[in-house]
Amino acid sequence: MIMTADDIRHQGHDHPRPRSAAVVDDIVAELARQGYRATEPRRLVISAAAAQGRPFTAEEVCAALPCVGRATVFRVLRLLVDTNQMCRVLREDGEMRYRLSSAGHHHHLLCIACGAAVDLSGCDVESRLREAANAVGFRMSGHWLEVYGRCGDCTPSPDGDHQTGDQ
Amino acid sequence: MIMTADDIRHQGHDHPRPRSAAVVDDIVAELARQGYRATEPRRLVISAAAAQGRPFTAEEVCAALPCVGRATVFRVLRLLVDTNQMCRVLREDGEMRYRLSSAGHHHHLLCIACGAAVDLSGCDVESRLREAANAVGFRMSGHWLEVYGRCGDCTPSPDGDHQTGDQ
DNA sequence: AGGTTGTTGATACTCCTTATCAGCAACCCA
DNA sequence: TGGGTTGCTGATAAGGAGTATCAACAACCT
Repeated sequence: MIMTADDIRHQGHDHPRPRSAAVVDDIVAELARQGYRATEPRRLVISAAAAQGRPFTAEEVCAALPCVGRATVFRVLRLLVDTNQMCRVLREDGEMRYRLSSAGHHHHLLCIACGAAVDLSGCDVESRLREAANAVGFRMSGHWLEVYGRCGDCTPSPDGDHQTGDQ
Repeated sequence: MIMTADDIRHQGHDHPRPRSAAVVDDIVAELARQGYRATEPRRLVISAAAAQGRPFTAEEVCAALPCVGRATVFRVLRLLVDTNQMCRVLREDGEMRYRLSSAGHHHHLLCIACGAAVDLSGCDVESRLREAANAVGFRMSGHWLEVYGRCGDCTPSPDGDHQTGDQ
């Protein structure tokens, strides 16, 4: 599922620079701006992440990049999370995955069938939560939200009735 | 923080049955109704959980109940989660904790200072999330939400201004 | 080009949770 | 109320995920 570094490099045959290369460069540039060196292992991990269409585990990156040390994979992933260029995604079964996304505050819609993810940013649950928190004497400072469901491709029938709200 | 089994037993001096005993019995009865035996280790773990005012870790239960095997503590906690008599709580730092609560669907308000938790059930973010999901072709089936903040006791000044949104 | 120093990789390690399995005890039934 | 069946327990080992260590390396500045 995850492409190897070579796959990623070679997929740019017809274009001088594959789409993901620009993403990788942007992220590397941002890291450089923050004082972090642009090393090959970092490029590789970021490339692997950018090639992913859905949230992935550190283990998958390790498997896809045998040339990169295990510890380094974890280090790079954490670095990206810490610099707000990647976010962690909690699957319904409790497994933690990663996803590249430099956008500001947002949430994720996760397909429980195929694992696809979609960013959900135009959702103002925040103010509502803040009110509810105030009502019980809390001063809200943050929240964690994941939404689970089935994406269009994984919904049995477009307008049938046997896929209505299970759970 | 967690009381030992003996503490729990002895706190009922003035009352024939301490408050938590009823809770324990209710849970044990529900387990029995579902075909699970009412064993002593289970009672002990449930008692320890009921004595907790805030979400706790499996480790804390293990420490409080040295007479109960480690594996059994995890087994009972998982059993209670599976039978919907306890829920898992995700702290902001990623640590997973447990909390007794047989209520239906609800969320948690967690104090980032003292760790206290409050159930948040009168909050209709659900319909809003469902709409947002539909907008991108998703059919929502569930969600995970934790709200973080400071409880009344941990808010520096009631209406001052140096406790505003840190984070 | 060359030195400084942030990074890497292999390994061992920690932490949390689960699998194993013989022995025990809760429950059912007579 | 005793006795058998079988679910449950506890000690231990094993598993998976992530981190600490540290010598060698290489990215960057000058």
